[in-house]
Amino acid sequence: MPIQKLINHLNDYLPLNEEEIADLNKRATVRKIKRRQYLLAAGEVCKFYNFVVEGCFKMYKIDEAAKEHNLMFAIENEWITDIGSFHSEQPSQLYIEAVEPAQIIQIAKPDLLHFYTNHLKFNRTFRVIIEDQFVELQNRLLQTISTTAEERYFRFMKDYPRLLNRLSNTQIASYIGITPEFLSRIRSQQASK
Amino acid sequence: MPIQKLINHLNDYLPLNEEEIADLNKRATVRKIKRRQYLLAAGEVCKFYNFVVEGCFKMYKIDEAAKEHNLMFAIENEWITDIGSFHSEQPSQLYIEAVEPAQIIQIAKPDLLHFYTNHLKFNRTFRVIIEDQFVELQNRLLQTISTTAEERYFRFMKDYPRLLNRLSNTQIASYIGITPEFLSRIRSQQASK
DNA sequence: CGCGACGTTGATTTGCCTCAACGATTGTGG
DNA sequence: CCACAATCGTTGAGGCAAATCAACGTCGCG
Repeated sequence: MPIQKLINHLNDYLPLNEEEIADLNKRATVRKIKRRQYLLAAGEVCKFYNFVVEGCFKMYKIDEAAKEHNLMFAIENEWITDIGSFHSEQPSQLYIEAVEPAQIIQIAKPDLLHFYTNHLKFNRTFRVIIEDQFVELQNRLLQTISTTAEERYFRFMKDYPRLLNRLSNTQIASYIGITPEFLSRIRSQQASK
Repeated sequence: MPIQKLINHLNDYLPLNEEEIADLNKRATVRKIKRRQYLLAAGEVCKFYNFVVEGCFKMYKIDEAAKEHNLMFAIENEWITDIGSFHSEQPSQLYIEAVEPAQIIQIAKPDLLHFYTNHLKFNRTFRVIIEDQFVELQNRLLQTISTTAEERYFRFMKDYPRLLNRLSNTQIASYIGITPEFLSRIRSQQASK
């Protein structure tokens, strides 16, 4: 049962009671997503918090030169949402796209607000979840402004081994902020050692 | 009264009641900080949430080549803390330093946990505060991996005009991820138009 | 007043990008 | 299930944005 994965995930932070679980069952929607299907496209308002039950997603921007810039990936038991657009209700500049066939659970904004207001516990859980994401993002920014492409690639392999075989090199290159060609050069040069 | 600035700040999110205000008075510490004084140095564990009442701070890393990389600035009514070190209680790799003489309010970890546990409202307020910071950071990362130095400088001037006259160009250069020399070139070239 | 940080400018170097071409994979529609 | 198209990874040549190193004038602070 997919929703059980979400309940387990939330229980890891603060155990839910009967009522909260019942409410979650009522207000969370399970969806199947095909490879290359979008959860969000630039220009739309992001209306859901998305919890990945199975599969892999990327969130990215497309710039004026039609280049893709990956902001994050999300796999099983992770959340992926354009929080800025979700809260401001302004059009997003981002895409969220399935890299693999996937299953997700969506919580719409009115429902999430319901949880925040009526079950204060959710504030604490989601505060902790976003704090962790914040720290990760901060480390990544630090890395991006202070290290070379080669080092960022090594760190990516070290920090996210579980992603390596699920993503193309092009997607990884976009995530660490370089071109696929240059990543290829880093790899071939590294292999020759 | 400095603590009133903190109360006003929190009231902007969710109004506090008498008891919460009393608790805050008991558990928040006001400190005066000199220019160039540290709130945190690399190697230490970050033990406080710091709220800026007056003045300006920077948080940065120093790399192996002894170069400074600015992660963020904080001025009046903003928070500055190494959240990663604060929560993990592991040594930080960051410095937090006063750019101007300042006054701050510190909340130690046991006290913050007290608020989170006994006044659930605080979870909601701090969730929102960090969500906003998260969005800002995400936009900055996106910019960093997708635009030129010149554009980042323009955006910095546009987004943070209130910081421009309070920071040296060297500090701004470090924030947008370029050398002071190159920022100087951008500026002189721009002036010649 | 003197020292150290800051901003500027020049010359040179380099990390990474661009464009182009080609073979190898992948996935998809008939 | 195969064939063809589309995407992906690799390599080469050339170019550019930004870094490095060095020198020098200026300013603000102690």
